[in-house]
Amino acid sequence: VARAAGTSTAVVSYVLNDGPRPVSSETRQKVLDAVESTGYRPDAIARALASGASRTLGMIVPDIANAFFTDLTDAVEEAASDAGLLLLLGDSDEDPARERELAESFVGRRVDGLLLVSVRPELDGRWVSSAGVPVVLLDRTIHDTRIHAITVDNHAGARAATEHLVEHGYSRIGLLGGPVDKPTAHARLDGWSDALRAAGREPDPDLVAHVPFTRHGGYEASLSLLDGTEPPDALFVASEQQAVGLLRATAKLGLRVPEDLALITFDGTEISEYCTPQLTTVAQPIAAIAADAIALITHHENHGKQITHRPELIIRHSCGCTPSAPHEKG
Amino acid sequence: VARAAGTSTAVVSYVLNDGPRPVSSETRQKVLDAVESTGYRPDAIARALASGASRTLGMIVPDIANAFFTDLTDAVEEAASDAGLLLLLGDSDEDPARERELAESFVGRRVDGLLLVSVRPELDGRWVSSAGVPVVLLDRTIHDTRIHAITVDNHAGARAATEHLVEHGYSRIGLLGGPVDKPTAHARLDGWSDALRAAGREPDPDLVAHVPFTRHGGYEASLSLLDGTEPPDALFVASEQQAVGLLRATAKLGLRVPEDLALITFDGTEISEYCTPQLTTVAQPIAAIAADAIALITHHENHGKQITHRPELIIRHSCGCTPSAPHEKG
DNA sequence: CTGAAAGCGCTTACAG
DNA sequence: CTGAAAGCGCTTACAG
Repeated sequence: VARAAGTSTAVVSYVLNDGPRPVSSETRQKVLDAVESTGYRPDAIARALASGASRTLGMIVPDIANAFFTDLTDAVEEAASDAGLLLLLGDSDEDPARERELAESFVGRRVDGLLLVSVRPELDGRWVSSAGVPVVLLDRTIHDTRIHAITVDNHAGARAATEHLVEHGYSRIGLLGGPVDKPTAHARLDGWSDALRAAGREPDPDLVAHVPFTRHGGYEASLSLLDGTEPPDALFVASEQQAVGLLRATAKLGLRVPEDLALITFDGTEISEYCTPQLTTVAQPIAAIAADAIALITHHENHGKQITHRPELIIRHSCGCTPSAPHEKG
Repeated sequence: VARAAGTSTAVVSYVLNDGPRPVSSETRQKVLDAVESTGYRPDAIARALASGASRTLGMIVPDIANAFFTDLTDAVEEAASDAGLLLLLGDSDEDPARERELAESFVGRRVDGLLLVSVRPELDGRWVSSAGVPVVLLDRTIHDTRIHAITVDNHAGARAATEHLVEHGYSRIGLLGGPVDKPTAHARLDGWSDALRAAGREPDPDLVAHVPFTRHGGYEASLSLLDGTEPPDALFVASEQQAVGLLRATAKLGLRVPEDLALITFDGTEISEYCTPQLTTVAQPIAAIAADAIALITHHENHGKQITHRPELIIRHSCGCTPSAPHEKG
């Protein structure tokens, strides 16, 4: 390659990488010129094989079409790119077997790190350690000292949302929740019920539904939740995907939000700002999560770190607040 | 590695790849057992270096947060995965320089193909041919026999949408368009104006806006479009991102859709079904586009192929149709 | 049908 | 500061 243009291959490597050894500025210039004139493009594959680092990360999400994961992927891609890393993306489609398959492929491709929004109830620790790459769990926690985990305090977020609904004075505050086997869904359920109990009320099982984190899930759940004789007058909705489905259902049923049904949702993606009414939501600090993930991998800490971010309640109108008179019902 | 467990490295390679040479079933079994017991994981990097094929594709989109590109990425990832290929994802963020940078990185990583939703006005043919990988342009056309291009007939789609609005009897049919320097935006603009002219009307420049394909863009454009003394009574909206922004604007202005303002949009992503009212839209055949892209790459045609898909007008309510009485205004 | 060996294009100790 | 050489873990002609 560019070797024909001056010196040894080692020197070329040194200047291209600001290598482990110094190079005289004269030789360096000769090499640079040669690189320029030959149109040399380093082969990242060969470099990865020789150096052991592929400068590539693998990320696996359960559903890239879910706006929260889209935004998270976007943020991770950007943070990775700032660190000079490329992103291999996989969608497990909520399937643990597919997730494992993707993870194996990524490890086989010698990724420098694995970012996992896992759909497994628990990760196989043996697998992880044998993988030999740093893995950071996103949106999940884990009890394993070799694995990093970054989460948001789902319980606190759900609780804050529900408390806000309580302050508004709604009497029948329901939950449109996610699949209970998902840790995030479970924590949000607990946050909802704890807020209710703290207010001296007993959570009403007739007012809760557990459905997938999809628009369709939210739509179906809303139809059944709102069809009863004693429907909720407020709902904590565990994700924005579901909230969009809920809005479709209320429109179909001719219910007004927030007058007939108030709601607060979770995630803080852009759609919450564009819905009508604009959604009060518990926003996740997506950029911070992505930045932490990349930092954990590039600084390769030995011990698994647990990072928990605090979500932020963003007040808009779906809860019953108005711009002029926050906290007033209707 | 697994070589310590029986025979030569060549044979191992042959059985793992159903290699170029046959292996006796006895030896094959021995190898398989050894692989099993040693927990051997093939190194895809070394394989890529030796074989010249990385089994990886690179995809670059201008904005992964745009639902159309999210869905396209999702579909491509799935099709790639079915073909045993992994996907490297990059977001150019509408920046040509960034796009080039990503493309260089991907080529350096020896991808087996490059899927490009390019933001460059025209691709540098010299670069493409020197890249030495098949590239398929998505959502763009090009006059270059070495490059594949898959598009949708944007002109026909826009025209069909506008004609439908004409049939409804709207008198002031405007356009909420995309950036005119984008080929897709331009074709949709032409489709809109051609439909109008075919109906014997002159497109009214006061009724058109050109803004980015974002929710915010749609929102801002709507505010100015609808604020005049003679606002449009119908709008062809060039993307669903913009349509979502428009809906926010009409809600803010107290306008009813479709009674005060009818609309038809473009893309056919899920959100169009969940908006209120449900959006009549020109749907792009995303799965077919993705399948074609992967097929073009895996079958490595020598000559650049141009594939144009026909979009489909999906009638819902935002145009003024009702389930019971299609084509009736209001 | 199988083994021994060269080679993919880099990086990195090892000598000088 | 620089060169010659080994090695990363595979695949693939080349002999047998």
